[in-house]
Amino acid sequence: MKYSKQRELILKTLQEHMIHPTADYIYEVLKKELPSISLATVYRNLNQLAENGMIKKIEGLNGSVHFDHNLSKHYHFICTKCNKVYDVPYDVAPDLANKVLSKTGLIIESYDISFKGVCLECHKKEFH
Amino acid sequence: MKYSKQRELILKTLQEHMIHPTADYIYEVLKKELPSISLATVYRNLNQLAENGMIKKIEGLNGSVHFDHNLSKHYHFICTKCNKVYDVPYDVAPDLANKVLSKTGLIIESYDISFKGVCLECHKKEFH
DNA sequence: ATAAAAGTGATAATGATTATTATTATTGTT
DNA sequence: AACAATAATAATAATCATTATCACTTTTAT
Repeated sequence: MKYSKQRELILKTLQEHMIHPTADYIYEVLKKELPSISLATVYRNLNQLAENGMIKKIEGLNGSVHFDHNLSKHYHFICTKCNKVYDVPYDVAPDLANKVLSKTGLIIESYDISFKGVCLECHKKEFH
Repeated sequence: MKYSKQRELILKTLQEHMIHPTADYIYEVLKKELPSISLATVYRNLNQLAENGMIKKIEGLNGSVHFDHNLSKHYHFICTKCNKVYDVPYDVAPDLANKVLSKTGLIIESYDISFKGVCLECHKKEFH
């Protein structure tokens, strides 16, 4: 994988946004810093970074695809009002791969939990 | 919700296939029984049944959408070779909504766990 | 039997993602 | 520093699953 300024900026943008952005969101942010960047470049690099294990692809609402730069074990909370994705600590459900193995015999390669609800921010907004 | 033969057949087909089929899969199966059925009708009814809480929408690999007629609490295992979806019993991780509430304060409306790996059937095939 | 409401089939439209391609940037080697 | 080679880019066309549209049909209650 050869260096490129675009990829560096894409990764930096992903790291700076806590909400687990989509490709399009990153594109909209980066356009201000590098107006010549192409949406295809954002998609290409995010997929490449994910294939190389440097970031993770996560599923949002309605089949939307979000990205996560945090490689440590954790889960996700998706707000059904604003679609933002937040982290949920791993210890709410530790060691699930082994539990599934012992209960079903299935060998788990990976898994994710996506919790859904209304985030604190959106919850506040409901009362003005 | 008014009765329709199409909807009845769609639900029946979903119930008869353990693999948690996609809209397109159900369409391909039903075409044999009711050749005049339209793919749009399959999509329309599956979404409607899901909105009315009679079935559930679940996320497969690569953003594909599958459906589940089983409303009881359970999780899913998605085979990364054949894309079939299997059930995983609830007791591998019970009471997660409360655990998340007590650890984070977030109120969970729903959640799903999708485990990924190679299913037994595909695992066997690897050795002919 | 009838009229309102909901459903259907066919197909066009949508929208997110991917493929294509001519051009440009990076890298290791002389 | 100049040189291939190789990978990456920008722009845009293509793809594909899903949804919207609409003229027509079926269901349902009266």
